[in-house]
Amino acid sequence: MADVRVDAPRTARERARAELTREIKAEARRQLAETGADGLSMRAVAKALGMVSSAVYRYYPSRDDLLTALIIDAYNALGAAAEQAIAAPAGADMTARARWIAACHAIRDWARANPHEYALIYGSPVPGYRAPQATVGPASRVPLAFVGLLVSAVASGEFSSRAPEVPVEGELAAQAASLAAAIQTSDVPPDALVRAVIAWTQLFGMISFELFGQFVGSFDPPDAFFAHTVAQFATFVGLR
Amino acid sequence: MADVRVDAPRTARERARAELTREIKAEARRQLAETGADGLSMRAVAKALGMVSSAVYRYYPSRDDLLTALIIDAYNALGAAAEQAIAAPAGADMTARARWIAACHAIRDWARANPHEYALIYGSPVPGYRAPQATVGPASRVPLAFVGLLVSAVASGEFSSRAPEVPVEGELAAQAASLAAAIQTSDVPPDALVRAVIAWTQLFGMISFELFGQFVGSFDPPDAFFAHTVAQFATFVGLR
DNA sequence: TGTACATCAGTGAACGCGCGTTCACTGATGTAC
DNA sequence: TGTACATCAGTGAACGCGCGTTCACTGATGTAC
Repeated sequence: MADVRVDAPRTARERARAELTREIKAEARRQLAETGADGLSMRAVAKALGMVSSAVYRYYPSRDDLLTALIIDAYNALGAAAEQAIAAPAGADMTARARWIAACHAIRDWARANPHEYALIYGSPVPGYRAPQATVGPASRVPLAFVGLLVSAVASGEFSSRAPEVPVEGELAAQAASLAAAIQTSDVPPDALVRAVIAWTQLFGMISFELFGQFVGSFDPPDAFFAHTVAQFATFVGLR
Repeated sequence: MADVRVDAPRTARERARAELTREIKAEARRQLAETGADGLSMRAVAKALGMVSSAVYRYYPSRDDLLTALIIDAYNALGAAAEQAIAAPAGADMTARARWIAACHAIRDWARANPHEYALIYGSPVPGYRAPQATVGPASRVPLAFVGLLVSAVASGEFSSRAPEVPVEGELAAQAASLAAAIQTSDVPPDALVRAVIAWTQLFGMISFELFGQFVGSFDPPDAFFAHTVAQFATFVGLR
């Protein structure tokens, strides 16, 4: 107890525990991908891993805990995809606008590749499940990545203020100001922040419509529509 | 068989059947509202109505049929809410812009009042359920109501074309043209149709974010944000 | 290095639950003559 | 109007399933002396 605890496991037992914890989660993710959140069961996960069902409870004390782990992973995977697109490959001299657009495509691509994980975090809430605080951080990676991009665009002169077509005032202006304060982005004008949130809701609305089948009969497949819209919103938020 | 069949039930048996069919659906809707789509079970519905569980099968041959009926009702209820807002009360001399905005608010209000029904139609698809053709018509009432409003705005001179910030061309232009043909709206320019679809996806994205809890920490409550955004998009689609 | 005790992973059985759906049946309602 | 037969609503029992979670247990791994 006098020692400083290291993250890396040392004893065989600790190693085995870490490994099985990972394997259980991986198997759960596999089942989630196949059958969706309702198809995920502790018993099925145990069976697939050749364990007896009660053994899983040594690793995840309840189904909700396992679900929480999957939700956090999904938010992190999506957040990482967005961040990576925004960071851009080293040496690639991309404009802020191009990186915004790339991030939107990266998010869509991830969602299409992992539809059940996407549904888990952006679809209807799992009945009876209450998201714990631990999901809040990972959930905000995507919006924060976009905000970070805006901040850097302001710094590099790639951002231009737009005359608001509908003024941001009253309660909304107050919320925008306090949001700006909360995420410490005094450089980005409040009404650009509002525009960014609009773009954010549009992006996920569009992706959900695609994945959940609402485009049938209109822009289907929505590739061209998606590309167009994402470019349109890059302009809308103020990226030339 | 020589008679023309009337819709109204005549014999006592037919009357009773129609009534019970309604009651089963109503009870199912009640359970849906309380516990969501997964909480809905044939046995529970039967129990609540004082019947034995197998009796329900005389009215809905499977759980999926019952779900389908609820989905169709939900689309119709939402569609009716939108249409009513767009029609505007008789004598109220509302502009097309005002009616667009009113429809958006009506849709949001319905969604907030019926969150589980909203989730049923706009949330993640129910696992294992495949929506039959019969849902397509009701599902298109909302988008068609918006299109109808645009058509009438063009006719009354309340619509103004906007210079496209990002040009609509190639595959997207082709899809827009064939969509315009399919819904017979040659008066509305294709790129306005694209804008309308953008507004449509944004609207539902925003509502889903509100209901599914994604606004926590930003614009929460999102009333001011919603009102602002809806006005912004009325302008965006070309309604002065 | 060797022994005694404590920790913990995995077992197997069980509890108690609810579900969708089928089926042979009874009794009431409707129809044809 | 009255009788004979056909239709159909509702019953009750059953099939077969999977689920989350608990618990007393065994045997292996780790730790302190």
